[in-house]
Amino acid sequence: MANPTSLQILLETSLPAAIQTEIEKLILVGELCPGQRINEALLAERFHTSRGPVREALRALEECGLVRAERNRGSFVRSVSLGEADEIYDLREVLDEFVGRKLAECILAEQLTQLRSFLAEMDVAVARKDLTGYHQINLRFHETLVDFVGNSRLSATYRRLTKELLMYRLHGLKEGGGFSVSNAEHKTIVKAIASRDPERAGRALRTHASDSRTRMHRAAIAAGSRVAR
Amino acid sequence: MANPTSLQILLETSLPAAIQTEIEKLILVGELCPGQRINEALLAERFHTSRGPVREALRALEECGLVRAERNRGSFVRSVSLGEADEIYDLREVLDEFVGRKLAECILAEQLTQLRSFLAEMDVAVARKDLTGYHQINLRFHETLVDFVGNSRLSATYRRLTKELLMYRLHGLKEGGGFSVSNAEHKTIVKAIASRDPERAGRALRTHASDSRTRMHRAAIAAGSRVAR
DNA sequence: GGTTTGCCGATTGTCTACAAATTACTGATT
DNA sequence: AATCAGTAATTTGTAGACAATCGGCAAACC
Repeated sequence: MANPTSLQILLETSLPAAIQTEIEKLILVGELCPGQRINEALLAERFHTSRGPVREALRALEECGLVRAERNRGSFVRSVSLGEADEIYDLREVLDEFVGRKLAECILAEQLTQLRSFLAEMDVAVARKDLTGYHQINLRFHETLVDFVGNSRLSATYRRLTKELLMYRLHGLKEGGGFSVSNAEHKTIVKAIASRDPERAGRALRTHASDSRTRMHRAAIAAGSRVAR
Repeated sequence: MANPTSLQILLETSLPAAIQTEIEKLILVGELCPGQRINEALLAERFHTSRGPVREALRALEECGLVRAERNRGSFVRSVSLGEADEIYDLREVLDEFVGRKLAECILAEQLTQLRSFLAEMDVAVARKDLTGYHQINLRFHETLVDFVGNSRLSATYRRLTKELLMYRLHGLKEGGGFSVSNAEHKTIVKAIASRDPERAGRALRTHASDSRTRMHRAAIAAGSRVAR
């Protein structure tokens, strides 16, 4: 707890909301590990606040699935198993196909150029072998795709699932390689959308999700042979 | 605020969670109307507790979309517009098709008999012209279908969307008739699943969702011609 | 007359305090 | 040495109190 942690958002939104996103960061960045117990007082101290707002943030995080609460025992960082990750991928395949179909029908020219700029950025990241940078853009790319559909519930659902999937990754694998492959798929996706063929675009996105799941499985197997559990 | 409201769940789960479901009921039953401001102190008094747990419950409800919060102004019951309901139906069509495909592959004999008992119950409700009873069973029927897939995230997502859809109904329409039609569709769905044909089952469920949306639209138009907005 | 300014009540947001429960620890006992 | 009971120390859950903010109303001003 060297630095008191940013929390600059404060003015924009409410304090509990700011704490919520901050705790979320701590989880997704791995400072709070899956299964670990969350100490309210410590977090309150860290954010220079009292336990009230922290508790509110934890309730919100519980509702969105990042945290699990046990009565009189406190909150724990949810640990997402491979099986659960698989469940999430089942959903993502379905949603992604829907995204592809919709986008083929309704995407605008300027949106396509924006997608292409993401592709270029990812190419750069690949060339530099900048894995973390690549993943950042990759996330933004997919979220942008979903947002372009213009369905707020879809976006919300997608983001929720994505976060849980990120949590699984934390469980103990370092991301099995082959991210240049992933970028080739991204280009296929954009081309398919640009072709305005719903069938093709839907298939492209679904395939990408499916391949992504396969990569996860490979990484899981690799990690499984390295570490005990 | 005649009766102090049940809240018996208390022992099973945490107090904030109990309050959350209780407020949820108040919303879905229409005692708290869409757009209405939620007074924390009043709710706390009603549940014989302090504002802390109530605030935690409201945070959770905000995260799951039933409530909207404005800084320094409090929480309001979310009002779901027709446009948003449409968004939700877009998603439900996709998810329901997925449910159909999956169930055609994996459903068990005993699960089928359970579904058929729902059909019978609904027939009874139709015969009695018991609208509210029918809707209760209808909800349970669809939730059961989704649960049979065995994907917890799917179930959670589906329930979330269903709740929001229920909120739209509250906005001012009394459910345009034709619920015997809906029940005929339910039978088609069960038959399609029992046939073990994923394509057919998927189509049946998707069609049902689509028709359900159409019914909503008709009801909305009817309500629109009755009331100002 | 219409707009602005300043107060007042009501409500939210946060903090501190305390009770209840759980966990960790100590020491005796088998 | 291991186990179990009993006690101390954390930690959670809730209550109550106080400051900050918002909305409305009336008086003052242009």
